Amino acid sequence: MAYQRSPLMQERLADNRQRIVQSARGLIAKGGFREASVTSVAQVAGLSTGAIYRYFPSKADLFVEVLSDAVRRECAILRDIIDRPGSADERLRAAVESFARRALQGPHLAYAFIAEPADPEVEAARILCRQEFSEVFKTVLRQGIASGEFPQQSVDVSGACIVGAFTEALVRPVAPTTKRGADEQLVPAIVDFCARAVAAPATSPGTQKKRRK
Amino acid sequence: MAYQRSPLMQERLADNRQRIVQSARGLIAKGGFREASVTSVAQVAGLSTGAIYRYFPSKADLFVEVLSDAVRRECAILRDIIDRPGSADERLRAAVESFARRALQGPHLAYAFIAEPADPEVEAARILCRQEFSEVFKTVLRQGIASGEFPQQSVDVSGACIVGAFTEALVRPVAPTTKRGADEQLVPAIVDFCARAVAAPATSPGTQKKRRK
DNA sequence: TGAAAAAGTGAAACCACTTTCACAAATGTA
DNA sequence: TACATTTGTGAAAGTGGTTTCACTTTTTCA
Repeated sequence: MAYQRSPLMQERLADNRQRIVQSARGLIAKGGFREASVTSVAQVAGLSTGAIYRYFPSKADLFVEVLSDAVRRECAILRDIIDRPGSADERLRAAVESFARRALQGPHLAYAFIAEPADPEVEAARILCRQEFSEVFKTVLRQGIASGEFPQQSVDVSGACIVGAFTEALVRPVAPTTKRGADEQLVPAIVDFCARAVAAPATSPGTQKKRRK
Repeated sequence: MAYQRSPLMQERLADNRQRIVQSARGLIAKGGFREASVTSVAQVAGLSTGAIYRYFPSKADLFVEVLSDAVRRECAILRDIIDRPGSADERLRAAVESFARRALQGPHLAYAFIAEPADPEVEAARILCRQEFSEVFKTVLRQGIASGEFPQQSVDVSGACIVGAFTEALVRPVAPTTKRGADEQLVPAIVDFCARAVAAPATSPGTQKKRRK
């Protein structure tokens, strides 16, 4: 009697599941978690509300999957950039730029994934994602510091600051009318900011007391 | 017949209003907007739920007031620091440090005010607050650039990045167990990061192509 | 003091959503 | 085809909050 799903059926189910995740991601990208009600997700995915609960035990679980799915992909891209040859500075710049450019295409999405608060359950997942995420940046930082290219600094803080810096710089323009042209200078400006922040030889030139390590 | 409120009554009403705002702020500080339901606010303020609606037409309006109230105060402090004599670097550092220290005492509050999304109405108010806010940082940046102390850069982007950088660096430790000791190094590390980011003489020393303005 | 107005109350209406469930449709086995 | 089992449906129940409102209490003013 053992019930056996035909390969076709299996595929269709997997397809539905994926379409649900995609729909959720799309809606989040459009208007944050607020926009992504279960009903809307179902509608976009072409299923009934109830069907969602055959694939995910709860809305939170769905969101967690959407989140970790996106982060996994993003991390892979970044890790790839980081692992290429070149100076730490170059690689950091490339990573920041790549991240920023993609975030700029879906600022709501980036915001939701990085900053927008949600159920404790989702929040917990995000903490893990962030760690995984900032770890990538910390890797270059460590390498740069080890090679003497970057000055001594807290990689934890710098990693967080980098993420924060471009999140803020990218996400804020969402609210007012995002001017097309502005983007052109925006990304390089952010990249420069981050590069200076981690790579500057010491603190300020003039009045500041010198730091030593 | 014109009804006239006695001074005593007037004072009591003003007092209630203020207590409502305070209660809301306190609850937000404790657990973000999530925690600050109208019922809770009323309870903490020692009033009935309905009474709140005599002082504020809606929850959103209350939040807007809480927000702008806090930002006004914070901006005043920062503007004060910025206006003191000294190098741009020194003043920027002082401002960032001051902000960071206060934010660290109520990270949830800082987070809610800077990042946590809310009703469109509140969100709109936040945009105004942010502008007012980043304006302060931009002032020092402009001064520093004018005097040649800082390199040429987009003050808009740098301003946003500074706010973002320390928001992220400060807010993230909220979720995991915030270690007491960590704070000691945290603030200087953030200050250094920001100072390097805006004050570094140019981009990186080695491999990077030179920028010209 | 008494009448009119305002302030305060809290239970209930309301709202926007998530989640469930009795049922219908489709799929697999014989 | 008949029957078990799984998948899909959407109306309805449940949830957690905001907002309203008939009412009580307090304040103002004659």
